[in-house]
Amino acid sequence: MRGRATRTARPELADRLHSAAIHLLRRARRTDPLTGVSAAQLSALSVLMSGPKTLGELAAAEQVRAPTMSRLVSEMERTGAARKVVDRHDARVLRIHATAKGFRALERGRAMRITGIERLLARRSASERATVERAVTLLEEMLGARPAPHVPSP
Amino acid sequence: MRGRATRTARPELADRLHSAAIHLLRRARRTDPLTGVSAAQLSALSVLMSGPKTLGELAAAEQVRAPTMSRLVSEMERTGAARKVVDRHDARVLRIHATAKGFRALERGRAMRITGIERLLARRSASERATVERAVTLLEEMLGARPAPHVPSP
DNA sequence: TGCGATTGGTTAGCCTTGCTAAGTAATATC
DNA sequence: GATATTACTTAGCAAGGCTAACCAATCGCA
Repeated sequence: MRGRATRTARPELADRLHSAAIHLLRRARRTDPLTGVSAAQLSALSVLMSGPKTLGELAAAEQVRAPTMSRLVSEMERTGAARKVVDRHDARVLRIHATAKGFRALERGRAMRITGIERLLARRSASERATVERAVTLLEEMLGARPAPHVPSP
Repeated sequence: MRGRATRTARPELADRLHSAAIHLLRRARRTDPLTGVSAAQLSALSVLMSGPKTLGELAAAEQVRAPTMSRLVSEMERTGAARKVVDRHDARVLRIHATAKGFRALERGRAMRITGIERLLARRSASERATVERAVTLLEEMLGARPAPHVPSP
């Protein structure tokens, strides 16, 4: 046991980074329930921001299996957050579109999450924010800086 | 729609920080299934690292209701990861102890998560790691730097 | 041309982990 | 000693994961 740190130069940094990420997200998602849309749906909607996706693409983007996404999308269609459109050239393919209503919910949820983090950042000095920004840039590089779901489950 | 950024000085920083945290944790938890213990259990075990807790304390620490924790602990007892001990002075109170087996599972899971992050960090220069460290320190301050569950669900 | 293989989604059914409501047992209070 | 409070458990529900099995459309090629 014991969080000892003997193997590498600064082993505790990874640990602290991990913890900080956890706490940041815990804080951020406190506002999610206010959107009236579930976290999983918000995350799917964020993927649809960049345009319609097939069900399979959406499942892959969300790192979820097809049946899971199928159910999620059906529910979103039921509540009016998304639309299914059958592909003209291949009738097996479904294109999922977010509706205006879906986008509004997403934007609301995202804005609330981001606003909360902004408020935290706003209390720091400009140079401290610059430090955070440099670190974020490094993390983006380290993690492969993909388009990035904006309001996801994790 | 559109990720426009007009309201405050650097609105996008909050957004990028949020995304980076999400991706970091997604990456980190890929190894969790290898522990043989669920993420929720790992998280509860991490709270027990600092000593036995009553069921209520554990539920509060995990931001979960008592029934949820009750069920989780019963399952952990069944699999030998934890023990329930009735308080000597108040027979209503249960003290939950992690077992050696539980600690080992936790340590394994935590080590895998942290090792993955360490590997990412190891590819950066010392000065880049220093930047990340400064940012993490700031985040810890911003977020209230509590003891911090080590291998939690988020 | 037509039939088997592949691909994209759905259905069915299970599991885990949240929740609330309601119950039980122990303790505290008046 | 009756009543209230506290700590936990049980029961039952929902969301969101999963796999296995299925259907329907399309592809490929003999």
